Amino acid sequence: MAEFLSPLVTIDVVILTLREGHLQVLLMRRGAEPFAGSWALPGGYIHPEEDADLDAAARRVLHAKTGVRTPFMEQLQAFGDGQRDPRGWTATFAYFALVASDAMVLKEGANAEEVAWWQIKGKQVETPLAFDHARIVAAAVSRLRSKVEYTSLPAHLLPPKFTLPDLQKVYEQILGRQMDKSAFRKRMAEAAFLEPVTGEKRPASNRPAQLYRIKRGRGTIFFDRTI
Amino acid sequence: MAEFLSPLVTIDVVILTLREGHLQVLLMRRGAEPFAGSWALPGGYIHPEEDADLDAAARRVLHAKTGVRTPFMEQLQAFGDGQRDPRGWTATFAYFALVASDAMVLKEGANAEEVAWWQIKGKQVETPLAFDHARIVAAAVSRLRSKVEYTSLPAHLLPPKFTLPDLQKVYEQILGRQMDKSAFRKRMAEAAFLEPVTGEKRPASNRPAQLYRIKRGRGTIFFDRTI
DNA sequence: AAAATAGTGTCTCTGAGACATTATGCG
DNA sequence: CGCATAATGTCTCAGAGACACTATTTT
Repeated sequence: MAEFLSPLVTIDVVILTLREGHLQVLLMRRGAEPFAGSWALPGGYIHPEEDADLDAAARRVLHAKTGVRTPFMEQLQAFGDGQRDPRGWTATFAYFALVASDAMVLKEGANAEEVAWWQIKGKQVETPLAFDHARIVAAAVSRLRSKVEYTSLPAHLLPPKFTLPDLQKVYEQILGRQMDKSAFRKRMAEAAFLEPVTGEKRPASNRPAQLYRIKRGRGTIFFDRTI
Repeated sequence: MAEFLSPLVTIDVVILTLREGHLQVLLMRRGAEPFAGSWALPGGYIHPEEDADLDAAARRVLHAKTGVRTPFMEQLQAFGDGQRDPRGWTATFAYFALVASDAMVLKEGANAEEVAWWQIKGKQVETPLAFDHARIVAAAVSRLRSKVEYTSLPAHLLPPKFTLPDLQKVYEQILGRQMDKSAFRKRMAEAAFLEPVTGEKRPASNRPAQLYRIKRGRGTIFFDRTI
């Protein structure tokens, strides 16, 4: 078999959060060519010495940009072709992360010129993105919307402790429709991925809601039925 | 940012079929080091001149090994780390294909020493595989089993024209449980991804079943509920 | 007509969704 | 006590599954 030059490969991470009731994605302004000055997904090269595997490389990128270490992250999809980068045939391992927006207030303020949250409108952001990053963002949003229907994934958009009404609002915001409280709570109860944080309640001028957290060791839960 | 050597990347395809009532995977015996003599997934390098994108590269690999051009294929997952290949940090774009076993009788006979179907037991094959290919096969089988529960995917394991009883048998074989005929047919009808091939019936010594084919332009259909 | 399998109809009972009611905190 | 929201209970109706029945071909 003939030898072929291996294409240049990178890691890119679509970091999504919910801020002010809207889905937002973390973007960085590029300093170097190609696409200098354009907004792009945080990403970089694999560091073979440092990164045990692809997931570790993505975690390193996430931590470098957000300071967050253990949010929800999974491989989204690989994208590779001869057009996405003017330098030639390249490929990227795209990852998909969900973070609680208040978990990273500091980082954002520190470098506001270069890193920013952009609101998702539909499946896009209202600025042209470098490379094929618009397509990658769209794929991530599709994945989120689809998985929200039948998984516990939105819990990762909230801080470690949250109430069931909080969680329901997240589902409603992402799906864009109201849900029945009773049915929602039944579904969460039978999915059994939450545990009450006893003794702690959220202060309010009305009946306070029970706080919950995700049970340790629980990955994303798949519901039997759509939510 | 420092420059890093891009890791070596390859394409590997998990080609699954149903033969003699068992799920089987196409493997090749490696001629070259590393792992010379071991069984491995069909795969290869990206050919930047030839392959428009990753999917095209995977399709080229599939066609080269099976002679089949348009089966079901989708990206499975990327795998990359410093251990899977003794030569160093490498990554592979793993694809996942389903073919009708009778669509490729010729190819198999032509080179029986080097290419063979191996039966899947559990999620494995009963021989050690090169690289981390055992893990990739397991991931493909998991994906198939999970998607079978709520998609039209098993239809791609059958020849272009097939009957509903045929299709039900495929679901039953993969899931390992019997299904109710009436419920199954209702589900297929409402999913609306099949169309009858009028005038053609399968000969038998009893009432012949209606032949169907997958409607053109239909990708994989996701059912509202699990099957 | 018998055999064998394809294909459809019916009945029941679960469980999801809509809605109502009760609970619990604060002022 | 009134208000606001949390949390739970109740009722109804659709639909999934179990099973029975009818249809269509060959021998």
